[in-house]
Amino acid sequence: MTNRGHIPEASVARLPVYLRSLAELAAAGPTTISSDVLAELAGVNAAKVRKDLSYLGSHGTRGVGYDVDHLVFEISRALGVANTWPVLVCGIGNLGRALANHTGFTERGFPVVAAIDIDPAKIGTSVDGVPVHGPDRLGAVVAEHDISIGVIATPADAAQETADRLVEAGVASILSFAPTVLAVPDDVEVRVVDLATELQILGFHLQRGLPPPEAVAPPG
Amino acid sequence: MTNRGHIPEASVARLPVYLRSLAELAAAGPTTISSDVLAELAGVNAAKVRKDLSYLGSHGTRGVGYDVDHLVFEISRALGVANTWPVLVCGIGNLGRALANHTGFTERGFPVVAAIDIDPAKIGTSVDGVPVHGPDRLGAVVAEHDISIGVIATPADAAQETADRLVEAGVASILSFAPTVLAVPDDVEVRVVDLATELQILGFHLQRGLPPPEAVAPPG
DNA sequence: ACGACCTTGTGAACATGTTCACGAGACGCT
DNA sequence: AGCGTCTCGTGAACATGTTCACAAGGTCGT
Repeated sequence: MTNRGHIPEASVARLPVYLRSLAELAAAGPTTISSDVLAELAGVNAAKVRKDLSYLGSHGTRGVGYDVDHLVFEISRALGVANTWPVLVCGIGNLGRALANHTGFTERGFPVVAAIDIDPAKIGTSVDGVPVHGPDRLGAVVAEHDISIGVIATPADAAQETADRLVEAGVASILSFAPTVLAVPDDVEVRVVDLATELQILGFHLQRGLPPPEAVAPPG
Repeated sequence: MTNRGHIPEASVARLPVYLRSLAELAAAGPTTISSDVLAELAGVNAAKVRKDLSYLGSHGTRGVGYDVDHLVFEISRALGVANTWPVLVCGIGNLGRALANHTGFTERGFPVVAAIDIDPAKIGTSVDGVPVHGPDRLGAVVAEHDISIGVIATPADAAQETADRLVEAGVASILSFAPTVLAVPDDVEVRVVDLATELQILGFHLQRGLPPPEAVAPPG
């Protein structure tokens, strides 16, 4: 057994993919799965699957493979899927609305329980069942729902201010779609998803002759 | 000078961030910038900035820093920003609409010139000025606009089929928001942005005590 | 012209991540 | 039981990415 309790970032980023693959597989019925097959489903190679799973301390059985149910259990536990993390979406533009509406989040334990916007016309209304509050209520909403994940879907120029408010309210994790670098304290984790940057990376590889390296975003 | 012509993936992923930082800076006026300052703006450390820029063969001047205009020029050229890459959005749900509407893409050389949807009620209409076509016209639209980047914003179960059609039409790069692994030929680059996975990674770090490692998605 | 002071560019150390290759254990058939 | 076959788990080799630390080369004031 290796260094228990520590899972490399790169592996953590793949665990959700394995979990999803196993969930899809469950319908098909097999009770056991080999690293080869799981690798195929997850779009990685078998060695990586085995290494990643070994970090969980999870035991497959040699000559057979991994028990699907047990594996789902182990990965779920590692990821803390049992927990439910309520999410606050800041900025109800097109993207914010898309996020509020997205049912997949709730299914995976990340219900969007409230939203924030500065537009007086939106404050007090509901978007797909998600109540929209004014920025002044951010702290109260976070406290009320015990929110630890904030999503920033505001324009870039409002992103830092929004992040500041989230941090002040005690939010520990931020997922930002704003094309800006956010300054936050060290104990707050920020993940940035910048669509224009993604396109520019594609553009870079297009411009050169292909082929690009094997690349699937986003690593950790 | 190092191995010309090859830029590490990790660096490529940061170049757009530098470019954006420099663009914001341009308004403020300084004609020169040090790796320290740029590092601050881009949210990375100075050594990384210098290494990254050294791959461009770009020459700053010691004791002074980099000429802002020249740097913008060099990075732009490396990224191929001069080119315009028309984008086709597949799936006009909430997310697709948000993408079609997003003005930032056009500004950065990635105009959304057309969209595809299966809903007969949408086909033939325009969404924020972007014409919506039926799936049968995908090939024709790609040819007509000489599209090499396709964005998949369909439900997960339609993603693979959409990808197949894009590939068949000759699209070389795909940005997918569908939570699925896509099978494509080796010469097609796929980048996957999976929002639920991003949240699960945040959830993982929340579940353990913080702090998380310095993490900004998405690496290459 | 000189010296004090900057900041780049880069080799080298280090850290992280990926792949290989194979021993160890488990199953099933004869 | 013994043998062949399968697949995990993992050390070790390799690849990629990050950080350090410092010499080289430039600017500026005097």
